[in-house]
Amino acid sequence: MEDRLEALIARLREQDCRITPQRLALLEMLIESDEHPSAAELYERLRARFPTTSLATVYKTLNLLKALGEVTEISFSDGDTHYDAGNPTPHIHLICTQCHRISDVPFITAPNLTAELTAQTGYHITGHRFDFYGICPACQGK
Amino acid sequence: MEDRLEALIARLREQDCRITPQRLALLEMLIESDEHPSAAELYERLRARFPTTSLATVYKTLNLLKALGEVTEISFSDGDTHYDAGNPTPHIHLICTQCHRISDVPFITAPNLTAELTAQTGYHITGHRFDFYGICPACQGK
DNA sequence: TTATCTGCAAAATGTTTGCATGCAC
DNA sequence: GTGCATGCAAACATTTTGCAGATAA
Repeated sequence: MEDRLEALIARLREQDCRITPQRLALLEMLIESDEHPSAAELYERLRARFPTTSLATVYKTLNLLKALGEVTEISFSDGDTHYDAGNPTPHIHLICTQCHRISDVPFITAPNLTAELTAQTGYHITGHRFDFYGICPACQGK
Repeated sequence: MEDRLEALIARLREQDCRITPQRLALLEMLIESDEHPSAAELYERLRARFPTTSLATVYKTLNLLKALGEVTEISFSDGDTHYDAGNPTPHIHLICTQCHRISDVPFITAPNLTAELTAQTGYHITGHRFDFYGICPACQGK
């Protein structure tokens, strides 16, 4: 976790990007939160520490990280774009269609679909995304 | 294919929804096209037959179908929302990150991840979505 | 005939851009 | 000191809403 932060900082420096307090806070929030926050949520939290910060700054940093491949967008059927802190271990998203919570689940069966797909379609496959939709335990009671 | 159209029409009627010429055309376009069009693309094509139609009508119909669970949104990292005509056979999306084409691939290995996930997380799983990203054969030469 | 759908225009929402000032390096 | 980042406001793009007239049932 600490390592991930260090790695991100190094990655930014290597691109001649500056580590401002706002960016550092955003990086920490992205890494620590396992809830895949949206830009608006990140902005809300960031504003607790930097009352004058703006949504534009959040978007600019997110776009920067996206361009570096360090963050992934999860555009999610019901509204805003959420961000996945580039959790480097492969995982599945489990999305509650009621409370909109997104959880990560480590891969249970590592499918070697990739090789099969390449053989079958000729695509050069660079990434993938597995999402499951359902009702989380907490929402099932309601 | 014909059956699917019949089924959709029946479904709409059952909800006291009217089958207008515009809707019928939209349904046909959704079912026939395997390219997962966006609202704007659907509007463009619809306008060829109904020059005075509006984007609002397209959105209203898509939202109706979405609410009925007959159409799925694929919000796709680079721009608009695309629509999947609720192709009833399970399939994988293969998305070219260069030309943005989305292809359907039938499930090769039907993973029974669902049961495993339910056992492990307590979620009541209702759906899923597998997307692979890569470069399609046509774009690899460029 | 009646409730729904259409299509226009306006509004709401989410994201991006331009630019002057401020700050990391 | 230099150049990138911030933060404001304005611009943009996409989607939604309201409503009067049209139309499927």
